[in-house]
Amino acid sequence: MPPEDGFTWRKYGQKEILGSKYPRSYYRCTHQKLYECQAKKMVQRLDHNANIFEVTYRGKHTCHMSSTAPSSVPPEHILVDITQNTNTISSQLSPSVNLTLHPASGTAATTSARGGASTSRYGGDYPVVDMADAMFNSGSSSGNNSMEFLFSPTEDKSDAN
DNA sequence: TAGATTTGACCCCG
DNA sequence: CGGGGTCAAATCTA
Repeated sequence: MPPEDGFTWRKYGQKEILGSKYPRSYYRCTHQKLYECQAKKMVQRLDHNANIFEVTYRGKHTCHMSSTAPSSVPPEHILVDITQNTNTISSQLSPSVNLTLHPASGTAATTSARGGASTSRYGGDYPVVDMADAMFNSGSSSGNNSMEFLFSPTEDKSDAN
């Protein structure tokens, strides 16, 4: 079970993903379930590192809304290393995601009645609060960032062709 | 009892 | 058609 991020989430689904040995869990804001706060959270355990949780925040929070100016897109991709006592949060901002931002042009129009409310996949602004601060005890005390072993692609940088 | 969680079925997108 | 994501009904716990 991944650490708390400062908000309440209600698990609404769990499916096994191909390519991963562990199922993915889907969470939604415990509040405004089907009203406005369509903030969602996706937790997937790495297959080669069961001690790390890949937390992906989707949508936008419409409940609390603190500071944090919607200037830049906050880290929605987070890696939580539960190997240590302190949670190592590594903001893995995927460049692809940044470009995948769908323009929430006013009339987002719902594509289907099932999809629910409007709003495309990703919103324009991210009124997210300092989740890192909301974390349990953000590994700030000890600078143990041994996340070097995180994401170790099978690419051997020995020689280059 | 109510809210949350679980598991499966259904639906949508690629 | 398949994978991925969501919802809904049943069940459990507080």
